[in-house]
Amino acid sequence: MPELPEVEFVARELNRIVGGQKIATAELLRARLAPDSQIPDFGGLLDRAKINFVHRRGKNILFDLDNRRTLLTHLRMSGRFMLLNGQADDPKFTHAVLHFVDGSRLVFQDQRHFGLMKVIETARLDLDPSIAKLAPEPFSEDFGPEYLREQLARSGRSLKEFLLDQTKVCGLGNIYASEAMFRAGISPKRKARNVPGVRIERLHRCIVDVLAEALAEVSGRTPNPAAIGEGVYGDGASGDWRVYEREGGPCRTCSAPIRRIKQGQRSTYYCPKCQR
DNA sequence: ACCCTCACCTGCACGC
DNA sequence: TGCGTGCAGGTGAGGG
Repeated sequence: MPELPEVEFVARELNRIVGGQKIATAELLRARLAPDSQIPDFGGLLDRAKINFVHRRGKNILFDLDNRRTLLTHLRMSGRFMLLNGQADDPKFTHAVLHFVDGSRLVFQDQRHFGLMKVIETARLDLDPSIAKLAPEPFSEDFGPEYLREQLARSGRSLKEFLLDQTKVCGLGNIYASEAMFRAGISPKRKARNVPGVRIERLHRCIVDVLAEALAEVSGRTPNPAAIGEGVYGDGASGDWRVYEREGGPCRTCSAPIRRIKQGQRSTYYCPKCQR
């Protein structure tokens, strides 16, 4: 489910809550969660390791371990972590569990089975395909207007599909892509390479601002250690979007009805008057 | 190098 | 009530 702001928040929460914890044993309950790993391997790669810290790259959550390995996880659409104590049962759709030496455990739960886990040699982390192909971090110097200009020029796809491509711009998902295009006043149907040069700086700023504001908003919510990420995407109603999921509603700028269209099999929301 | 389609799952809201 | 349809905050494989 989550996009970069939510993933960043979850990674911070995990770092706060399980950073420094030592794994006693790791259980893989659904083999396809970690397709590169045999089930017995999974425990072997993680058992007795201490979690140094938790961070993220793109939408990947990375558990840096003291055995020279990193546990990479991707929540995809419905993955979530929960920290449980001894007595509670594992929830439905639990696919992996890290049992800590203090008796608590971190559960990975995923209703739609899209999530992924992978154990990687930390020294080779940046070479892993899921990391290596990612665009620069949107809050970094490397993601500047000039970078965006070069990438836009090379793409004949619609701007919306371009923004969802994590190898071009990383961190946006279906919500914040629509929100960023609305703020920038650019039609989602416009071809990426046809975004006028004079509007690229604004588009760049809108992407960064949308993500930064969402991160600030998400970070202000009360953390729930029993369901890390709960409240982040548990109560979607808290999202105060300008266009996302507002089909037919009045544009907050010009009152024209917000439209929904399909692009690349996914919904895009936009204002046909404000976005050209 | 790029772009398109399909695939992976479950559950929920909706209309008949 | 039940059944069909479409929808959901993501990506990767495999083809052109």
